[in-house]
Amino acid sequence: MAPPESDLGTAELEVLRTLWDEGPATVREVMNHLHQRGRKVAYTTVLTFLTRLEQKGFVTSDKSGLAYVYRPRVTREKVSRSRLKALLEELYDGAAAPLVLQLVRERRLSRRDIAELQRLIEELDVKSRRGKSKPPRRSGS
Amino acid sequence: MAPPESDLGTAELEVLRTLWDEGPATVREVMNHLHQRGRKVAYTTVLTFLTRLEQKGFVTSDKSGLAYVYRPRVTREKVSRSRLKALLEELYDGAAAPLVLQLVRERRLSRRDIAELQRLIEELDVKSRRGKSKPPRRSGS
DNA sequence: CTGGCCCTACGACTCCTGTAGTAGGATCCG
DNA sequence: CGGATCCTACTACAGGAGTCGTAGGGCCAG
Repeated sequence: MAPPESDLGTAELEVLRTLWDEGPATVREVMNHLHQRGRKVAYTTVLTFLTRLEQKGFVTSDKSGLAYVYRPRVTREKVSRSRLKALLEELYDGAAAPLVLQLVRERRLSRRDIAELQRLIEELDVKSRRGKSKPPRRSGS
Repeated sequence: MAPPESDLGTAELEVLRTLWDEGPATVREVMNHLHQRGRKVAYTTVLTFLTRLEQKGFVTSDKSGLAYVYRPRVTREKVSRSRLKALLEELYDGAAAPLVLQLVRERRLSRRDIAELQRLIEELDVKSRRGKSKPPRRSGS
């Protein structure tokens, strides 16, 4: 029920990522995935991370075969959201604009991404123009 | 010279922020600013943070009067950049698109921000269309 | 059966971060 | 001058994160 709380360390996050990227897996499998990604880490370390992740509510485990199989309980987007929010809060009191501009300016986006972004903005623009009932908060100035 | 390395804790960052927001200050002044922002923290704690920040290269101090005056050695944008980059790396292997879209979708931007963004995109679009020599990297798929 | 190999439970250790107390020098007020 | 203040340097300590090692219980191949 109560999804996770607490925080994720970066190493823990790496582990969680292999579950997102590769699907449910056992400790050993996760370890192998990590090794393939160049991340050298001992079996028991992975076990520790998965255990902690479970305590924190980020993954569940179920023992179908010999070993426990772990799977994520949160989506990447969810984690992304909260990290992003924290970052915004930390640096700009929650204002999104500076980050967006920085991202768009400095990280090259593909043509496709730009197009997508344009569509999205178009949409927002229309909404903002229309629904005067709920003016956007947190402007960048 | 060698700008900072290591990392900033969130509490350290809060301290750094007061320097960005309020300008150079002494330990006591920083503490007062923090108190005003609702952040209760002891004088010596602030001192510790500033000392550590200096060791890590994020601020400099100079003793003009009675007390040392601390000032930032890095800009907010710089820190923002590296944090953002870390976040991107952690979650999406460096692809910016997912975050941008998420931000634009979920954090309401002001009309002004949207306009700004549009201008920026327009520009990028032109560049990308023109300079075929260096195609954008890291597309969102 | 029995030696290996895999699995989980615990415990342990180090480093970093957040938080603060204390000691001792420098200053200022009366 | 002498006490109240303020400042910096040290030291300290708890909790979290990152990393493992070891112990002890199954299970499968000889």
